[in-house]
Amino acid sequence: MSELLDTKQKILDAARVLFAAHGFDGTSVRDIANTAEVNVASVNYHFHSKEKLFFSVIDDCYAQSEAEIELLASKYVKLEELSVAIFRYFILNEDLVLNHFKMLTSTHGDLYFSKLVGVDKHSGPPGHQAIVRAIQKEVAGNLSQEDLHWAVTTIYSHIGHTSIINSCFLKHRPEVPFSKMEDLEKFLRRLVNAILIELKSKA
Amino acid sequence: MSELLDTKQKILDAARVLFAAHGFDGTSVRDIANTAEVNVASVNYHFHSKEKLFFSVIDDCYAQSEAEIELLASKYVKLEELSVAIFRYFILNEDLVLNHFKMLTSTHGDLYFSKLVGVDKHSGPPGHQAIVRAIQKEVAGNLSQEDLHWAVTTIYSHIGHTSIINSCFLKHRPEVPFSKMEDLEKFLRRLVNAILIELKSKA
DNA sequence: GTCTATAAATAGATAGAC
DNA sequence: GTCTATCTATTTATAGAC
Repeated sequence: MSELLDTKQKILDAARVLFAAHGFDGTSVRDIANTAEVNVASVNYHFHSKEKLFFSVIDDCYAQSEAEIELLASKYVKLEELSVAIFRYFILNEDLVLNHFKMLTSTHGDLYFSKLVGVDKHSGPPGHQAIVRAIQKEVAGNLSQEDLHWAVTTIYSHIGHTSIINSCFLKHRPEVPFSKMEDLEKFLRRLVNAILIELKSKA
Repeated sequence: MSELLDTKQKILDAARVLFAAHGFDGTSVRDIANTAEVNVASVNYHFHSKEKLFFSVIDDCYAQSEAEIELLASKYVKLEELSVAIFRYFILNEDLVLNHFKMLTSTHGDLYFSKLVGVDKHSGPPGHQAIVRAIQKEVAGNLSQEDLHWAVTTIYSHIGHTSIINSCFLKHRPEVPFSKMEDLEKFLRRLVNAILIELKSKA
């Protein structure tokens, strides 16, 4: 690997961690360069500006997670197991979720987020489509667009929200009741099954 | 009202909006002073530091929302209606939710968040206890601590997450399917009922 | 309590040597 | 492509007059 790619990747790796931990405005280019053990000037040389580096980080996270979650999806047929697998993936790759979420909640983040989630294609964030397919496979009867949308956004919201709460809070507070990973997973499974029962009762 | 309280409150009001929109690091004391139409130096005079102002904003939001949600809770007995009422409150007071959430996802935010949600007292964030009471009232049979915790965290997570997504994204993207408030409320009602059915089936 | 002025530190970005 | 040095702007915080 050339030195060019090496430096670029070191910057991307350091930036992903620091942006996730301290946000865009809370992270300086100097922090990133120091963590990446590269020269300060190389950041702007390779990424032109701090903002473009941030977007590169998001793109990097998105491309990586989309590929990895599609791989996950191919291994699970049951919605319950797929949901837990995606949840575990989010927990193990918390930088990814936190960066996406902090970008969304930052100024004008919704503009960039629109591009990411592919509103026009209705493809949604990473893992979204895999959950859609699993629901359609599991519930034999006719599902309206509304049924499907309700189920997938409810499950996906729960996975995303719980990942964030765990990464930022629960994992530092083991004394909170039902905050262990096994409890969080059990609760997710319970929600998935409650939703499946509701869908099947209508079909 | 004295000039002192007037200035303090003007600063708190401006800071709440700006911190929610741009985050702690993305907001300067000068921005706040300009928006509040007060002198720059008065911010540190009244709040000692930017960080202490931030915590004051959070305390302010918390105290206000806790009182107002308790008032809401006294007006609704049905869990479904209470949940929708809390959701609407969060939508109408988005600064509050966004500030709490950004604080949580900021560096060391979990320390302060612990204080807010009252881990020791297990009281949870604003509206949490009201939902607990509504569930207990609605489901006649014996509910274990686990049943109750699952139901309340699932409902509350959904309300919180949907509020954030709506404030930051959906309300700017009306073309996204099922993103209108009436759809979001319908989906919330459907989740609440699915959870109640699950709880009653076990009781 | 409010103001101006300023201290002291840090930010993003770039010029120019190598 | 990498480095040092630096420019310009902005930040938080405070000192001191009123």
